[in-house]
Amino acid sequence: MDPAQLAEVLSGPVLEVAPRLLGARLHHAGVTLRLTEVEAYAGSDDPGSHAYRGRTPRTEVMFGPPGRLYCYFTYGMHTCCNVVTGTEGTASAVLLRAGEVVDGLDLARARRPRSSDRDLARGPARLCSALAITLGENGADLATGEVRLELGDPVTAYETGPRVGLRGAPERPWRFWVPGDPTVSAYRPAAPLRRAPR
DNA sequence: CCGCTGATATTCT
DNA sequence: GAATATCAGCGGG
Repeated sequence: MDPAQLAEVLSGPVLEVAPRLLGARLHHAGVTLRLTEVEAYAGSDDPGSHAYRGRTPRTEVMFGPPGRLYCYFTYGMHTCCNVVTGTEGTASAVLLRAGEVVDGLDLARARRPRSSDRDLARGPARLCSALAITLGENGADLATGEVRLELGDPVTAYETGPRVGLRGAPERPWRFWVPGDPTVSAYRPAAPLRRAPR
């Protein structure tokens, strides 16, 4: 995808960019993913964001220009990754929570030998594991670097619900996913399920 | 399918 | 020192 066009889309408001990433292709180290679930983080206005308390060595990349990868290490053993969005200085980003492996299936299976195909990239840390994304990829340029992002046509429909695993701001429905897709992570229920009307 | 629990080290207070 | 944008393995239904 044209680097200028990618930067143009990613520089928009994070709540518009996040659903735009659904259906996009993420490519690294021989595996390609179709993204099915993401979460928006809005920087300094957002208690749930790593950048809420300002600039630190870890969050430096979030404050930089859009179109780069923000990777972080958590729970003592897992790496997760985000797409940095918005204008430089805003520290907004979109966490990549899940996807479907559409190419490089054998490689992804080798990296996650105990997972079913459905679970290969179902969850933010699993996603990085399947794609072999580590802290070494922090700051990578998604238009021209080894980790590449290619936007597709916007999905025709998506659903939203509360973000997963947060203490600070669980009330914001900033998680976006492709309705009915089996690769969407189900660690915590999405929106409270409404009983079908009788 | 569901819920519970231990593992583990970086990050910031 | 405490908390953590998680996951795999286990046991029960």
